[in-house]
Amino acid sequence: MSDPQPRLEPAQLGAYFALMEVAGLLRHGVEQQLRDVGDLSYVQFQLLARLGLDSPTGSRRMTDLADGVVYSRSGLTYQAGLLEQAGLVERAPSPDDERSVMVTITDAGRERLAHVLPGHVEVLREMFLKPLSRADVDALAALLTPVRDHMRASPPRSATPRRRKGPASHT
Amino acid sequence: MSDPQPRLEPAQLGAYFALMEVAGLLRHGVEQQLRDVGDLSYVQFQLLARLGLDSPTGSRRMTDLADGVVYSRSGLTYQAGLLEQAGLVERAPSPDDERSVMVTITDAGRERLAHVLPGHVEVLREMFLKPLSRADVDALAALLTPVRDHMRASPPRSATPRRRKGPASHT
DNA sequence: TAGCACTGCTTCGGATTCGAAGCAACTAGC
DNA sequence: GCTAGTTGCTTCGAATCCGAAGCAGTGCTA
Repeated sequence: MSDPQPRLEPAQLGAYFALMEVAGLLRHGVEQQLRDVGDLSYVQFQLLARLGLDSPTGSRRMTDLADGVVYSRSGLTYQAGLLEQAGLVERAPSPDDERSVMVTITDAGRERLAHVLPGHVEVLREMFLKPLSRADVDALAALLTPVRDHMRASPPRSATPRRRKGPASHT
Repeated sequence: MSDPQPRLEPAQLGAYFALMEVAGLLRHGVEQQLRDVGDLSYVQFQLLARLGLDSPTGSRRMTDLADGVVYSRSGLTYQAGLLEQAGLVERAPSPDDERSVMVTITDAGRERLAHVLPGHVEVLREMFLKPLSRADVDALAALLTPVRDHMRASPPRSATPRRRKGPASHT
């Protein structure tokens, strides 16, 4: 109707494809290194990193973690369970909200994190940062950060609008 | 030994995290749209797009597809099987190399692709391109393309160095 | 206080993913 | 032509992931 031209500029497509491919390959490479050195999946590493590096107390609510990492809530429960089994984090109900669960990184978790971090950074440098100058990296961060913020704002992915109790309108 | 400082600049970390999060969220959003409108997964869409838009003949070898898309070979076999079941692609042994399999998009595949493409572009615009000016997009593409090329070159992800027949050196 | 909607997390079933192993075809050396 | 090594794809089992449904705690209203 109003958009008879769904076509994209070549540069737009190029940016899109390059972005997705770079992220995919990078994730793949990082995942392999993490698996080899620290027996961690990429998600597990991200969770540990968020707890150990990003949070002053080393604790976070599950939902906040799910927002930071991209994955679904159930996936987060699964991975947090694995991390807890491995003794790298602990889970305890929040004192404020009894239903919230606070995840806290343990000493063993911090050790594991410190153990894999150098290699992680190494892979990052080798795969991702090598072809970029310092100015390039700055520019990249400056370009992507607003996009991330925009995405975070519009669809509240972790707050999936719960289906109403009332009968659906069809089917 | 030679790298006592595995630390990264904040901008480097920022670029890394922003990249991964943007890619993850974008993929998530796109996936949802594709599922709703065209009953396609993101991988399936990528495969169709590569066949229908990127290849003049509409055909590709499996390995070439695996390289373009990031996934593993076995995953590709699985998805190609699904696409074939749905009648969107056809598989046939290559006349040149009997072991190669040429995947060809069917008319139904092209239709499906055309059906989901406008919405796909719409999501792209809304989530990804909206906060970026035309110059930004150009810059982004210019920054990411060399990185992609670099990644493609260094670790031949699809050509996993096959384990030698000879007994391994340890364990 | 009772009732009701909402939020936070987990459980469950099914789909997707990967790596390793296996099979078939090609290539090189003899 | 024959044997060994390599490459292309598939099969297999296990791990991971997601969405829907379920359970429990919280807050609001009367």
